[in-house]
Amino acid sequence: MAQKPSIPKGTRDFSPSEMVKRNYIFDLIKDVFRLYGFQPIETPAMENLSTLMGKYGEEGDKLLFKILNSGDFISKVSDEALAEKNPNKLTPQISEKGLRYDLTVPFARFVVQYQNEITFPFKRYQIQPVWRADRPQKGRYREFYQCDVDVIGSNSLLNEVELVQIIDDVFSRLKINTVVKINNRKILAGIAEIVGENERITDITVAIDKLEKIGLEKVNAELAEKGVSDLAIERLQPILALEGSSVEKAAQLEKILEKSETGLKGVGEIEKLFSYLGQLGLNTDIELDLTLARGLNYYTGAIFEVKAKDFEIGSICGGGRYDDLTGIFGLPNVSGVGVSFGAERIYDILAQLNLFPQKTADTTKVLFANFGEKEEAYCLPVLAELRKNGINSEIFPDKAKMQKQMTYANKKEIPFVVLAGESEIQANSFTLKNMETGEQKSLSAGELIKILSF
RNA sequence: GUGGUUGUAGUUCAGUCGGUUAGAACGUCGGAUUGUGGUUCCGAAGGUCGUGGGUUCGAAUCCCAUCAUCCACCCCA
Repeated sequence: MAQKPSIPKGTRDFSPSEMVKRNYIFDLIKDVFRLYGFQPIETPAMENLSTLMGKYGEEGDKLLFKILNSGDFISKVSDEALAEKNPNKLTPQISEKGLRYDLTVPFARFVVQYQNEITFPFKRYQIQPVWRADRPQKGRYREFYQCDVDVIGSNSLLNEVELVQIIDDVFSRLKINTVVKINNRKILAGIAEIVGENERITDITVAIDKLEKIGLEKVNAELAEKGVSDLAIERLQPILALEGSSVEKAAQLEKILEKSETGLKGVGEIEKLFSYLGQLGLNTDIELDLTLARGLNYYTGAIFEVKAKDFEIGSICGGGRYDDLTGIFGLPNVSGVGVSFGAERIYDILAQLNLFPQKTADTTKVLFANFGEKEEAYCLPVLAELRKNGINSEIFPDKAKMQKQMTYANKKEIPFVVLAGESEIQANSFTLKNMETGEQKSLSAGELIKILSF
């Protein structure tokens, strides 16, 4: 036998039955996005490396898939660069394109590029695959889809409110119990300021992000290891120990952060957001979580993360406000906010919890059995008529044994089979068989179409 | 990038102490049944035991390397 074919690490094929389920998720999410006035865009799978590099931190740059230049790319490389074997120097000479790492940065590029054609605020959604050269593991792939919604060109907190409503709407429809965790980068910045470690905001947030997972002691150890002073760690303790409802936490923070202008601004934003959301009667729980940091370093305001309550899989949706993402591309002072739904993890949850709907409109409703040439000709006009009426139908393409044709219908879960052979042609009729009950009826072409239209 | 796990038929897995011709179930195909399926019965096809090297009279089995895989960490959806 020839060598067994395979696909690259961390990628997957999707079978017809998987696609039906995936489309259920995508369609549902799109429906909600449109409901709030968002419009679709698409961008290319590959971007110029200059667009991508440096936007996701050092770690992110390493995880970018880079595309080799075409043609005789190696002869153009200088001998020193080759001899040095330094990837940072060599890579720019042999690769100038990369696969997109997320949808937000390409979106920022899009906005800057078409700024004169776009009407702001610009509300767009985008559902496309992204690629990361990460080691795959559970719930983690090298190619996966993101479903992004962003609104750019508006500072209003109303956008944050709407995004939480969208999250609530999507997961209510999917029947997944979730909790939306909300924090604000300005609060985190304020904390770093109060504690006296302004410079170390990233180290501090990354460390406290792990609080729930590794515990207070290890977080403190990691902070010390990163070079945060003992005094700062000590000052941090009361903040990490904050308890109570989201509103109560915010009130306490107001006091703690009273000397930090940024921090107070963040608290103010949080209070307003929670007050609006409180009036909306959401199905989803929302809570202020000070340990929520989120890795991507372009966030500047609110940050969101959604976790499933009944399933351990990490976050299934996340996002936040970024005040200056387009600045790097030459369009400063444009604020945006958005969230991204992780379709693959949502799929895993729905599959495990058996929450996919049983019936879908995607599959074939009726199969015409094939008895031979004369019978084919007899069936074709009716088949065409059924399709005109929007009924998914097909005819078995070969004159095969009944058993094979029936098995085909079973495997594809086709609920009806039409039998039309010699005797039906004589009687100018069709036999409709219900594959679930086994019941058979003799019908005229008109009756057949009428019955199947339901 | 770091640590570990597992690689045997299309799939899930057996395979004893290293022993001669590597098994099962499911799936596939054919037949019982030339116009009636899901159940049943019979039969068949399907293998470089991940790959390369080593030890041995003899390796799916032991050793080394390599590739792949899954899991955890870093990070993240």
